Order: sequence, then structure tokens, then C-alpha cells
Amino acid sequence: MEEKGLVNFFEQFLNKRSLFTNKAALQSSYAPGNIPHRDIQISQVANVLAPALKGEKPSNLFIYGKTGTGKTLVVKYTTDQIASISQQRTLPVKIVYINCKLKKVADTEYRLVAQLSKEFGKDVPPTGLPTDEVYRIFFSALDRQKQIVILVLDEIDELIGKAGDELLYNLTRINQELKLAQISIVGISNDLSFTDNLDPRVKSSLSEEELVFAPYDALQLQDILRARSSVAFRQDGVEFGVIEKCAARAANDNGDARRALELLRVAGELADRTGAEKLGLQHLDQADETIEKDRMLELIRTQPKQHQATLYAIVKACKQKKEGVFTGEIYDVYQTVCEQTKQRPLTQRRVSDIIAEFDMLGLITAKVISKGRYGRTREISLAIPSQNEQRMQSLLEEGLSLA
DNA sequence: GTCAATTCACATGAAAGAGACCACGGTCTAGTG
DNA sequence: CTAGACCGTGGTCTCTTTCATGTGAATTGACGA
Repeated sequence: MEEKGLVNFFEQFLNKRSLFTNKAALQSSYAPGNIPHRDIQISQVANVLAPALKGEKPSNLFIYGKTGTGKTLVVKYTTDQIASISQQRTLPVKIVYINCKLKKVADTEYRLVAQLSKEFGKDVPPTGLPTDEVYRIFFSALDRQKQIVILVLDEIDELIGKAGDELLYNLTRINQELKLAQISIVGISNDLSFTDNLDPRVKSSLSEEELVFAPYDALQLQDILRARSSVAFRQDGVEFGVIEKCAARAANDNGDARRALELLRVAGELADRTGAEKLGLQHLDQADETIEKDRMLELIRTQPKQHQATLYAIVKACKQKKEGVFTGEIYDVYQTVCEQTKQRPLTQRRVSDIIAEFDMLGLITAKVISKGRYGRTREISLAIPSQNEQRMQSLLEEGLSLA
């Protein structure tokens, strides 16, 4: 009986027409053939980098723009073109793309340089060598032959935040010491104010050319979404108005095209799963919630134990008191939580930092207030819809293996 | 009543430690010819 | 004799702790009206 049901289910599953024809077109790794509304930027980037094809060193280029404004896409697109041309004509141009945000790959000075050396065929142990040694290896690997190297550092702000600007200083100065090769740097940053706290010497040499990517507006987003969805979805699989709403929402949300595409994809998956004939507006709303919830739960699940314990303490304290919980109270609860889970409690100093981190992540809102005679502290409350609170608590209990 | 000094309860910074990783080179051990 | 196991050394990286300093308004207490 049951077996039959299952078979039926699979039969139905197979027979059902999926809404998608090519889901990959909505994934962030998808490289579209053309990039709407970024022609100007593409030609600008191309202009800056073109000298590489003539064997001259291009200016260093710095690109700002919020997330999902197509920075990476444009740079990748342009550099791909350059790469293919140089390959056709066997020009000595090499393009290295490194995403500095990827953990364990390039999020410290050492790792970045190690990764670079690897790109040039010299493996470097992931740790254990002095940093200047790694630099030397990289140097020699780079300078083996005459070539122009275009080094794309994506999310460079992450790297500098952690590793300091010395790295950039070293990189920008490399050219003076290289005999054969020349290297130019393309920095991509989400943070518009990133160069403000940069060493002026680095700043001037890094941003010989600058480019700012403005966020997409709603109409441009519509074009993008329409182009992608025509590839991704079945013909007329999308109800009228869905694209528009999706674009409008993303436009409100900093014009982030990546988010808009994700939203559309998740909505499509939801609609597909429920067997809907078309992707409708209600799916969009559901998708919005799902994304938000998944993001949050995933965030919590991947936190280290101590952070989970802290968050659990916050949840508990907030439940007891509803309004305005203070750092000291949380620390008290936290200590008892540690006792229950047999962990060694961290110092208040550290917990204070952890609380600040949660604030940054948007899981809680923590405002520093002064209560006058009664000191200065953070006023903390959960920034989570109450229907998800329970889910979060049980997730934390599970993570901490509490009853 | 007014005003400056005091005070609280942390926030925020800087520096240093601890411990996990990892590569490398030297030494020890067991297996092989 | 040699390959592999094992250890100590020297390095990075991340998370914490320790020590110091900063902070903003309620409270306090002196002062003057």
C-alpha cells in the first residue's frame, strides 16, 4: 500500500511539468552572455585594462559598489575577453582572480600571497613559513618570464580589514623590483568608504583609476530579471507582475541584483514543489520569508559553541524580561548556561564582544545606553520575528545539547 | 534651584597568551638485501 | 641501507584573557538666591 503510494508519488513527480527549464540561470555562479545596463562600465574597465594586450602595464583600478551591482560580473566578463584574446594571439597576459573573502584561501596576507604563488605554479605550505619567505617565492615565480599580470582582488575590504594595508603597499611596490613581469591590481570593494582609512601612499597608487557602480534601479532590475527568467523558466511560467514586484523589492533593498535573483529562484522552487502551474505573487512572499528564516537559522547553526551559549542566554533573558536586557544580566544567565553545558565561561570582556558581533549580524539589536548613575551598558533585544523565536531556541538547545 | 563633581557598569582598545595547525629537518626503528 | 614513524622547532592564525582607559547621564552635594 505504502509502496504503491510512493511509486505514485514518483510517477507524478516525473510527469509533472517543472516550472524551470534551466535553473542555473538564476544561480549566482551563472555567467550571462550579456550584462544589461553595464555597457559603460564594461567599456571603462576594458579601457583601463586594454594596454595589457600591448604588453604595457595597465593602471591599477579600483572599483566600488554595493553588493549585487555587477562589479564582479563586469570584471570577470572583461578579463575573460582579455584572456581569450591573449590566448588566441599568445600574448603574455595572465589574469588572476582571487576572492579575498573565501575563508582559508585568501583572507590573510600570508594566505593571499601563498595563493598567488600557487597560481604561478609554486606551491607553498598553507602555514609554517615566514611571510617574507612566501613573498620571495611569489616574486621569483612571478619574475620568471616577461608577462603582464592582472590581479583581481575581489572583496578587498575584507582582506584589508583583517590583514592591514601593508599587504597592498607591498603589492603596489612589487613592480619596482620586478625585472620581467609587471603586475597591476584591480581591487573590488563593497565598502564605499574603504579607502578612507588606507595609507595615503597605498591609496594613491592603488586607485590610479576609480570606478563606482551605482545600484540598479527598479527598471534595470526588471530587465535583468526578465532576461534571466526567460532562460530559467518555462515560457509563460511566470505570472504577470512577479518580475516587477521582485525588482521593486530588491530596488528598495539597495538594488542588489543577486538578492533579486535568489528571491526569484527560491520562489520558483517553492512554486515548483507545490505543483503550481505558474509562479505567482504569493510565492514571492513565501520565498522572502523562507530566505530570511533559512539565513538566520544557518547563521545560528554555524556559530561556535560559546557564541551559541551567549545567544541562548540572550534568548532566555529576553523571554524573562521582555524589555531591555543589559549586558550584566546576560552574562549572569550565560554563566549558568555554561555551568549546565559544562563549558568554561568566557570573560565578560569577550562576551561583550560576542554580543556586539550578534548585533552586527542583525540577530539582536544592541544599543549602548547610559543609565547615568547606574552605569553604561548595552540595551539588548532580539531582532527576530517571534514566530521564529521558538525555532531558534530549540536549535540552540540542540546545538548545545541541552534538554 | 543650579552647577560641577562623582560614580557606576560597562564599552572600547591594546597587548600579550594559549593552543591548534603545519612544514621541515633530524633521529629512531624496523624491514630488506 | 633505507623508508617511514616520530619528535622538536619555528612559524602563522584565531580566539581569549589581562590590563587600561573611556564614557555619558543620574546622583550628589556644595553653593548661592
